[in-house]
Amino acid sequence: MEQNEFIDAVYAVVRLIPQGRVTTYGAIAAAIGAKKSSRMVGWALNKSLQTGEFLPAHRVVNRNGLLTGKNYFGSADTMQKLLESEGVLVVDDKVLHFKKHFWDPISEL
DNA sequence: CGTCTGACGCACG
DNA sequence: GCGTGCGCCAGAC
Repeated sequence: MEQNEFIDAVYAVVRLIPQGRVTTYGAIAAAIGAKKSSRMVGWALNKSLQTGEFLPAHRVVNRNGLLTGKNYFGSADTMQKLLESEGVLVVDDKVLHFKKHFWDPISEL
């Protein structure tokens, strides 16, 4: 099933995100050869919640460093707490010094 | 089967 | 910097 391969690819990349670093949906999409399907990355992560798969999904934000998916975690502040516990400060649902914490799967792999 | 929506991102004005 | 439109594609209705 190709759909499963897409999901596997997303999981693989997300699992490689170092602690204290963040990346974006678009970067992941580009890394797995689906640059235009960044939306599907979010869809895949959402799928991971259902399947009980653990992924550091809190390290994945949109291109602005905005925690767009925070509402999908247990509480509205869970994502932010996880990030801050790793040294990534978040204010107003945005990652501070985003560019500095950004981890590009293409460049780093 | 037609439409709308959405953890996105880019181009345009 | 901001609003709008479009491409992408799976899922809900």
